[in-house]
Amino acid sequence: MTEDPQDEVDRLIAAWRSERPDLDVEPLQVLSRVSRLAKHLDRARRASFAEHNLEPWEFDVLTALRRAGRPYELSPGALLKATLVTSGTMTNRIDRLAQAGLVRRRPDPEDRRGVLVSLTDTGLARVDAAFADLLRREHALLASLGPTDQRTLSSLLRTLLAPFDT
Amino acid sequence: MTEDPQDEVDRLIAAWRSERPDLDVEPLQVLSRVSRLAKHLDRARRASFAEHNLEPWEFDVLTALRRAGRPYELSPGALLKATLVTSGTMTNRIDRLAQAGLVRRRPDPEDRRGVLVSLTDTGLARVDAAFADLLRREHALLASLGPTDQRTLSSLLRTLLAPFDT
DNA sequence: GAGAGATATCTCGATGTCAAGACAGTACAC
DNA sequence: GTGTACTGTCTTGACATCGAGATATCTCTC
Repeated sequence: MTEDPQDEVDRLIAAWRSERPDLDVEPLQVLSRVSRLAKHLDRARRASFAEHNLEPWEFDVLTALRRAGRPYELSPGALLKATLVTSGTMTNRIDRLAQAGLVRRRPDPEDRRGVLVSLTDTGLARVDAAFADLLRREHALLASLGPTDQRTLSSLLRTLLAPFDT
Repeated sequence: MTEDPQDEVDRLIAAWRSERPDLDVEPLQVLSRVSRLAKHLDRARRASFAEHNLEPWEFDVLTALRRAGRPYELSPGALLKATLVTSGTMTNRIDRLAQAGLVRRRPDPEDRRGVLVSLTDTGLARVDAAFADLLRREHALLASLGPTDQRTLSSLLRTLLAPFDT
């Protein structure tokens, strides 16, 4: 029942078992690791982006535009959905990206409430370089897992993610 | 090679494959799901804590103290390590938790630079209730996975986490 | 036991985010 | 077509965080 702790989460769980033996803390085995891993990934990404003079939030917006394909143009509303931030945040982000010369804003000709945001040539070059670099680093992070393990892992994660995708 | 997209991440990857066929985007299968799942978990936790009138950052600090066991007392420095925030942030958090009556500060009798932070009775009751509730909800989130799958998942995550634990 | 460097905590200014609401424009039912 | 509800974007104010630096105390070496 009680295994030797092998990582921080094992120690965390052991502490809870000792303090709250009445509770079933098994869910932490998975969920606490997911959260901690995400935190570490955020830091690693921040370091990677910094080499291209990009903040994580800038990368987020630029990749959403990049993935859209030519002409690399989306409405702020579409960017909201892609990045899961609020509209106030997105207005602010677009302002600063435009000021940095990475995106451009123009009125939507089809809807006078609307705006369209597109990548500039500079923005396109920056996001392409940063993304290639990021993938290289993330590939290295996964090196400890074989292809089969990676497939198993992504499949299990997909199952957990499903109820949220609505 | 190209499977039908089953979730948001599959669609994301399909978009990248179409735009950047020159890149190996396989790492996203795992790492993008980890990040997205963590984001959803954060939201779910926020909702759970709200029922106990706690913010996520409050829960973070209170659980660190709770796990320490009687007398539920740690230094700000120890809390830093447990929560991975900066010292300025921790000072601010302790200030507000003390004002809310959930923790108490006292000078460290052994080190005059130091301070010791401990749970009040109110703080202890609040964190215990919130934690039990959180576990109940997280248990439900994992219901779609059998015990074997959960063990597989946590073991794979532990492998990925290992290089970060230093 | 004096001095140099390390450690513990706090202060302060800048920043990115959110929530709520303002406002202009659109869509739809009647 | 008119009114009502909805949508898309932006504004504002509050807030939690970080990073850099200030201050006090401790530790270790000589």
